[in-house]
Amino acid sequence: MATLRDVAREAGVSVATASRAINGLGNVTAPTRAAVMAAVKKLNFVPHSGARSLTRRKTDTVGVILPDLFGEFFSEIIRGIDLVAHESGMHLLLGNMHGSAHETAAAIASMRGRVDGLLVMPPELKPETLAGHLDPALPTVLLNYEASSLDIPYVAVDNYRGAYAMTEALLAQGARHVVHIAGPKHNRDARDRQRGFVDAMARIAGERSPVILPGDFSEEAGMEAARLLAQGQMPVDAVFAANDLMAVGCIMQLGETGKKVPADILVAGFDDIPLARHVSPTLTTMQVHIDQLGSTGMMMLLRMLRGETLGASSSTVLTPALITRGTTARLASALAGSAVQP
Amino acid sequence: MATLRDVAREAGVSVATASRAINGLGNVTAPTRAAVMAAVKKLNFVPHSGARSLTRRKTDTVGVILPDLFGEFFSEIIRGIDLVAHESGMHLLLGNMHGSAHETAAAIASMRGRVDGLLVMPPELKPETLAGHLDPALPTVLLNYEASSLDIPYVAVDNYRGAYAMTEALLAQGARHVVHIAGPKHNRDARDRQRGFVDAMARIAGERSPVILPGDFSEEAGMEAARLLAQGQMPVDAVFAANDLMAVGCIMQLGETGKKVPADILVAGFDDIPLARHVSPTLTTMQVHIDQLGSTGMMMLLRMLRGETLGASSSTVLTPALITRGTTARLASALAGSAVQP
DNA sequence: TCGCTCATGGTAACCGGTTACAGGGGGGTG
DNA sequence: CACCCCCCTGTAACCGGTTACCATGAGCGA
Repeated sequence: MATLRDVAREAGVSVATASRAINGLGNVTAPTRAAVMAAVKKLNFVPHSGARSLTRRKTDTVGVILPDLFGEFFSEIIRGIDLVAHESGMHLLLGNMHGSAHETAAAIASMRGRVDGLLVMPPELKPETLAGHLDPALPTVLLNYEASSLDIPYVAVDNYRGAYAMTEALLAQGARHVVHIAGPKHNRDARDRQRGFVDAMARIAGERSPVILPGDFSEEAGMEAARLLAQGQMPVDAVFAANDLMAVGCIMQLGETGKKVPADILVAGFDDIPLARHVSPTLTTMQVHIDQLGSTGMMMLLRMLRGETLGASSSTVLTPALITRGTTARLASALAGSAVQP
Repeated sequence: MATLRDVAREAGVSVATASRAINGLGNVTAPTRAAVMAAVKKLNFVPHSGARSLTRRKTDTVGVILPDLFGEFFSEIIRGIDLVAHESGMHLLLGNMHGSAHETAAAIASMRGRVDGLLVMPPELKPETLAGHLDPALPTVLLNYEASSLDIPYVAVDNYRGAYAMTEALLAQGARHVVHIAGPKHNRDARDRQRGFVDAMARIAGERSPVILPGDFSEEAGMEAARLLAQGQMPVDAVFAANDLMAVGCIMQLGETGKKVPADILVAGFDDIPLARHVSPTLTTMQVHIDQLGSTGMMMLLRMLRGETLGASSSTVLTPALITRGTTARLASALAGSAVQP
């Protein structure tokens, strides 16, 4: 592998000149630059970025630490991040905490010297724990995690209001007994969504202790919830799942047990993953624009890398929008009966 | 940010001793080691990986270069790669060629010095072009790209046989006029699938010039194809799309125009993306185990990093399996008529 | 008690670029 | 014609960690 020294020798100049020519620093004459460039071509030279990052103190890379790499939610986030990163010539280093808090620390630590900044999505971590692991000197933006107490900028989704709005919409459709399928116990998104649901039920329907089934954001959890409902022990005419994947699982399992969506029971999700438009009936959900979560976060990080100091006050909160589709389309289903139901 | 010298000073030893203690090289007494470790803790020292990779000549990172980051196909690949990489403590550096050959070169070049090896998926590139951009000294595994001529190991899917088998299955279901929706013109997967289709049609149905509609692997392309079919100019009783996304688009659009799947027309895809089980009717497809594509490739790359020399002869070819689901379930649809159709 | 061996720790060079500073040559001007 | 200045180029130190090689001292046998 050719080094800068090799190029310099080949071009008959010093390493300093070669470096300057390659980086276009101006104080190099045209013929000299041409000679260097010719040598670069000939030797197929590519600067060693490890060495470069040592002196420049930047790596042109940002670390992305996600709780998992499963499903469309994360692939959409990464796509959003990549879109912005690519425009600025930044690379993406993927870190995966595989759900454990211990791994999170390791993932963050292992990024030192590799990245200029960090995008972290730590849904299961307590702010104090997180603060202990983050390096204050490393520009960081949190995804989907409101952390005003830490004074770290974040991009969050207003889960509470989204869940409140969705519950309100279900009740407006005439539902009386709305059941919530919750997300993981320690997941902050899940908890905010649950709070929104509980508050809406209390304030609008006067229901002080609505039914909440356990879940973990997986499709299987949605199916499990549907099985519980099928036993018919509790009155229910609408299901609000804390995310789309569980809603999808629930719909499929309800179909197995003969309950018709939306004729017998309404179903709604949260996130608007691409899949939501493809299930049958199509899924009513809160649209989050997941890719925007990533792209917005990346843009904020870029600003920090350019020298701006951003604190928690610079954070962005995305408000999800209600998308009404087939699973809550009472009217349409009444007309169509049990016949064709796209 | 603390450096090794700081740690050494704090612990009252030399940098060499500090380094040895941290890396557990043995020739350090227990008390010395303890002192160093205490200093590490106190100063919150984390080795600078850029500097480390300079001398060690390894980065513990592998580069992953994909044509795009869109859709479940790629998220599944990344998941498969991450699974294996994580076990070996490897990091993933994402590169995106955004479809263009020029970007591909840039992506590969920019990885130098950043990674120990490369996983590349270049569906649109000619072998010669690819060879010109790859560094022979950098261990590389190709994904979904058979390149025996370059003597680079690859993990590929037997697209030809898969397409042949699918066409055969459609014909066995009684279809006479099978139409193929092709993938991008220069995409090798797409071309192999098309060849498999054409050969099967010729050999089994004696059809020498089957209808082939243009496509580009996008959902929209599938819808467009369905619109063409709806005009009714050509006889058609089955559609074989070159990938699942187009098949899904086709099904949705066929629904709009009143054609019933599978009663009026059979539909099949290729890839078995997660979505395939969720559309209605569920999609018949060739199962590729996309994640295995990634994990197998990563395992091969790890072997190369451990010093083994792998050539094209060490490649793996995954044979896709036929998964029969709702979109080709003639019998079931005949029984159920236009009623409930899960 | 002396000399030898061996374990342990220190010094300094090196990985491959970047860049502060010094030096040298050419052109313009008094 | 001499001097100055500016611009280009070169030398060398440095980024932070690793490691070859050397020095030192302890431990052991004779």
